[in-house]
Amino acid sequence: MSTILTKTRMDQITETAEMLFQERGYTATSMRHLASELGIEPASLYAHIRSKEEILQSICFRMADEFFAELEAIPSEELNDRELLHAYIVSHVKVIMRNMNASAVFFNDWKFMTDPELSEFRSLRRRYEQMFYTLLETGMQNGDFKLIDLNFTCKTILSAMNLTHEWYKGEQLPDANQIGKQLAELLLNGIGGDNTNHKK
Amino acid sequence: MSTILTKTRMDQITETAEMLFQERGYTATSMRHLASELGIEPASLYAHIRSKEEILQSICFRMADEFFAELEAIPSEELNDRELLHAYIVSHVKVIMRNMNASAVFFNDWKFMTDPELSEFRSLRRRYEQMFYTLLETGMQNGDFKLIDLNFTCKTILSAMNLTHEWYKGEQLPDANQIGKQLAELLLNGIGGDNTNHKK
DNA sequence: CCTACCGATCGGTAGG
DNA sequence: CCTACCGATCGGTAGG
Repeated sequence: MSTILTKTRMDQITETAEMLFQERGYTATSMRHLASELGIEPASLYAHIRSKEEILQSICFRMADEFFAELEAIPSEELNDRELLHAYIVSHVKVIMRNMNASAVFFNDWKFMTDPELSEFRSLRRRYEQMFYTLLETGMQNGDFKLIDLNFTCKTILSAMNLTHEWYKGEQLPDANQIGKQLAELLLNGIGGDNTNHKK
Repeated sequence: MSTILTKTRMDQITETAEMLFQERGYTATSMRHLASELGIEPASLYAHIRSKEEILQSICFRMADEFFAELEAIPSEELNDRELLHAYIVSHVKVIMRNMNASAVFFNDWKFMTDPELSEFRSLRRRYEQMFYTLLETGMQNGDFKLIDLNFTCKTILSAMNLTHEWYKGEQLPDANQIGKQLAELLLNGIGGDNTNHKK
């Protein structure tokens, strides 16, 4: 009898695929390689999945779900814009850090999906990034953030967050909360010490 | 008679490969696809190159050369650490922006090289990133930068820079100098306006 | 979950 | 730069 703590074969397939995909990329990972890692014959995989792409889809959309869920769990009413951006960043990094392998697939291999899933994925991502965009816009309007290029700022924040999964490859799992906090602090206040700009 | 302005077939192969690799990735791009884009037969490619991987190598190592050359052209003696970091960032972004396609290959597909080139590449990259690391270390010691986690700060700066090539895909070529300056400004001083942290 | 096998495509070579 | 072709590997199916 299986409990919720028992990993189904399906879970094992997804988990192993996440590991192989992040290592060699989706296209360079063969079903034979995946099967051999699981100790079964390649054809046996198709008793559990319909296609290679279906694995990719399930990884990408599960990650998308987690990103949204984490943002939506933030008590936005209680926070000002600076605190809110801080919380956004911490939440986002938390999702990445507890899904190191899947994150790499999510960011690098989503483009190998085909329509209609590809279009749906793009639309989800746009919607998610829009939430950062909107927060920054509001914050700039009421003076919580500097009035700088909105689009540029949003892209910088997302880029800084979205490569964190590459920082700790092979190292022991870092404290996601701490990384999120450091990142938020750096992006909000910068790394410059004084502004005196003294020459050498 | 060919002048330095004439593109050799070799140049065309590399340039077309850069375009296809950035679009679909190295492993998902076939030699047949590359040949057809050039209007020749797949086998004809091998009159100019030895292997598919050789194309990848030439792209990655040319990019590495450009990154080093641009950093080394900075008049370091005349600048304080904040100005120097500013110059590092502008130079780095400049190289990415004038090599949009090759940059994508450089950052995403380098891992498909094999030894000995793979090891050599890793070592070059480590050496390059070390220059940022050293600059930050010096700057923290003499008070130009805040005393924050060195490794973390360095990774954040590199991440923010290294995804810029994805920001303007398909759009008209942006002003590299301006992007570099904006990025340096944001990383040095942050996006926070005041620090009063007033509640809503 | 296995054996047996499919057509398609891969990077690359021989020989001109 | 072409024609002709190689062995290897690909994702996936049939049938049990």
